[in-house]
Amino acid sequence: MAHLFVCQGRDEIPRWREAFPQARLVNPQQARAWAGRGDRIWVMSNLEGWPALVSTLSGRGATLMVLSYAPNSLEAFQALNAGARGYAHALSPAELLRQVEVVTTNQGIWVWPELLAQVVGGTFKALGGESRLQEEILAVLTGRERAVALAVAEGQSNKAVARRLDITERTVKAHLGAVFRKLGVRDRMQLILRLSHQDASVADSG
Amino acid sequence: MAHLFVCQGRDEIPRWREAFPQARLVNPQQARAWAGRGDRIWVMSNLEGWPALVSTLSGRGATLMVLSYAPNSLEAFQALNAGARGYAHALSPAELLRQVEVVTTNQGIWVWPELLAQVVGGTFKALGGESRLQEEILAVLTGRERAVALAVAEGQSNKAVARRLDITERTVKAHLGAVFRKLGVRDRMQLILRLSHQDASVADSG
DNA sequence: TTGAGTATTGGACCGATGGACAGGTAGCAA
DNA sequence: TTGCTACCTGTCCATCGGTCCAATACTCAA
Repeated sequence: MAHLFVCQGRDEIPRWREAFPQARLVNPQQARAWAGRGDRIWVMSNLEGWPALVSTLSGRGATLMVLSYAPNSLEAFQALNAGARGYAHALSPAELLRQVEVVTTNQGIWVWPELLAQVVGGTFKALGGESRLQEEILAVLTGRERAVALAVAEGQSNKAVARRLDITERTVKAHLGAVFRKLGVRDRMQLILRLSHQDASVADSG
Repeated sequence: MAHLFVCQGRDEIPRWREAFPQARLVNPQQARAWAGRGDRIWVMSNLEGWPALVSTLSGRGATLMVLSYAPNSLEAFQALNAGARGYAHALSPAELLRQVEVVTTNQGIWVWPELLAQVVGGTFKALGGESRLQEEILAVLTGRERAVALAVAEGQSNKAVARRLDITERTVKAHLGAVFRKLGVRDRMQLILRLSHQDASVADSG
């Protein structure tokens, strides 16, 4: 599991060297040649064509972190889009760099704090239309039916749903029956599959 | 530094209890009363008005993590927008929950992997984390148990699975019982919730 | 007022489900 | 051989889940 720092020429980053003394400095060509699955690779955003490099190496299964001398939200988004898991200031203290390391090795995302709000907000566009389908599905249901359907979709039993909505189990069954009829599903399992990911076909176990 | 788990009534999450035995279960009112700076708080997304709760507590300087039975991008956005640093499946293994903990304590963001792709456009898929997670889940199962689990995750009944695998319904129950025990779920509904987000394969008619 | 739709509950029925027993075979390793 | 595991099957039983029958009450519109 290599630990690489990709930069142009002899772009020394003392803080980085202090944080990871065992890692090695390489140029983009060497990175493309050596990097593979599980490697941890830091890329400077002042490199020519860094997004393509990040995209390539993350596609191989390496973990990518981008360092910038002038962090900004556009670049942060570029980095994340290319598959980077971390985006920080190039002159961050060693301790912070190690923190980024910890986060990304644990499947997390680390973004320069000042940009975090903007990056999260920027995802709004990408997310907006997603759950429209689910809302469309639930639109044909009455309020009570919807509440029951959502609870069941969480894996709750009829009894648990009854407790949550403060009604009898019998009433839950009544609403659920209406839900099944309106959504055209046989049972609660297919309801879960329908609401979990709407694009999945449902089994016919005739 | 309190470590709280906010839920309605006694919503048992054995995996969570296993991950953080020292933490305590509270209701939303208690959480609002006690939580403060530095606290680590897990919130179930099936709570009434959870976004407001997350927003309030994160505003006080606490670290918020949201757990959902049915992760989706809209909810993920709501969570992050409200100030949550983590968003994961409620039935995640204890190890994964601790991973979320590590990431968020280090100023990182941890988002349910399948949604990460939608958040940052294909990032996660490129990292290959999807298949790795499924392998982790299914690795503990024997070949036959895996076949039964995947069929059930498609919404098949025990009888249909028996026909497909050419075994008796009794044997299906035996394998399924082992699957439940190994994966720490109560019934087939929770199994569907665990696997439906990893495996979107389409069922064939039995 | 009448009727439609919604929300609620009850009883009864029966298949599906999951656990607790208690076995059987085959293969593989010590 | 013994022990272990995967795999397969059986019976019994309590519970859950889904559908049939029915009823009451409330709101809203025609």
